[in-house]
Amino acid sequence: MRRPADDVTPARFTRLPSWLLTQTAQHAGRLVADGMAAVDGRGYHYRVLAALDEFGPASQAALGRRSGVHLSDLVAALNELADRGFVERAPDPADRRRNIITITSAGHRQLALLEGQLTRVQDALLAPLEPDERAQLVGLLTRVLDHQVRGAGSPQTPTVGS
Amino acid sequence: MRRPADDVTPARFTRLPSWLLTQTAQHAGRLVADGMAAVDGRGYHYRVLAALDEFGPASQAALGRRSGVHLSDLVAALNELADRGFVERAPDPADRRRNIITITSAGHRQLALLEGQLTRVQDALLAPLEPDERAQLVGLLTRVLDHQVRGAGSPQTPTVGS
DNA sequence: CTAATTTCAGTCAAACTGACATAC
DNA sequence: CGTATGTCAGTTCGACTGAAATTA
Repeated sequence: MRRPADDVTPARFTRLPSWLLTQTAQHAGRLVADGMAAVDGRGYHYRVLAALDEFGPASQAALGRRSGVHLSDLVAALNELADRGFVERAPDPADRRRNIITITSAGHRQLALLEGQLTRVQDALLAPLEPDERAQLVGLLTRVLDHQVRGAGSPQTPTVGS
Repeated sequence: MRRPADDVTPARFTRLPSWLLTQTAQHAGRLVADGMAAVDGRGYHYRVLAALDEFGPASQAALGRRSGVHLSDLVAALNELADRGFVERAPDPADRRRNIITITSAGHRQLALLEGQLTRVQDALLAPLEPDERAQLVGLLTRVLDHQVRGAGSPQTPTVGS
């Protein structure tokens, strides 16, 4: 009793850009998570360490904005990174509300490891595409994302009550 | 005290295909969820109803395989859909373990609504792209996804013939 | 007073795991 | 017996919300 192959995917899905996007992103996410885990890391470790490396020491608030990691989650992420000696938390003498986060040299080494894993993952992910096609994909995604970010900012906060 | 713009995104991220993918997918997911919610629906409602419409009545197991919805979640999804009169659950006389799920006419109407919302969402999502570029994006994503699914699929493609 | 920073507790959606009873 | 089915409880992961305490 097998009518269709039964593990087929309805054609309606596979033509929906939103579906293709979320599916490929899911695979990508798994690959990234696996790659990071292989060097005892997580995706947001890379984001935090890279932001520190690129912009220098920062308060948690600034770091959250730059790395795209939510402040609430950043607290936990920094705990993990500090436990492993990859970052250091020091109070800001100029503003006692703030912690100043600094990447250590061990953190730089770990960042290099994570970055290496990431390039490997990109290659596995885009294996079926030629170099120029990969550039095309990046270009298209960039334009879509830019448009979303600009357009969908927070134009009006509807104000409901409060 | 603001050194860089502080809401900048490190260039390292924006050039990573995996990052671009997950970011755009996140926006896409939000748009889809909002569009579905506007007609009192959810993303998986569409997936289930579409699979039923495309392949006809099915057991929950088959439906889960076809719609990509996990069996555990499918139970809850079908409860919601049945509560709203969009599907009907009837015991299979030939195999008493099974329920046969059928889409109702109200379900067809809801499916049309969801589909309409979905096309609108695709358009909002891909607004910055020309028609041929949208086709390009779909083509590239399809190839990436196909490769992932074939290659990284569960090593066993079940056999489970019957 | 308002505003920013850090922290914690909790929500939410989606994908997934494990166990179980029933029926094949 | 082993396997498929439907169900339920619970976990994980990411992004997010809300509130509290501290300090500007």
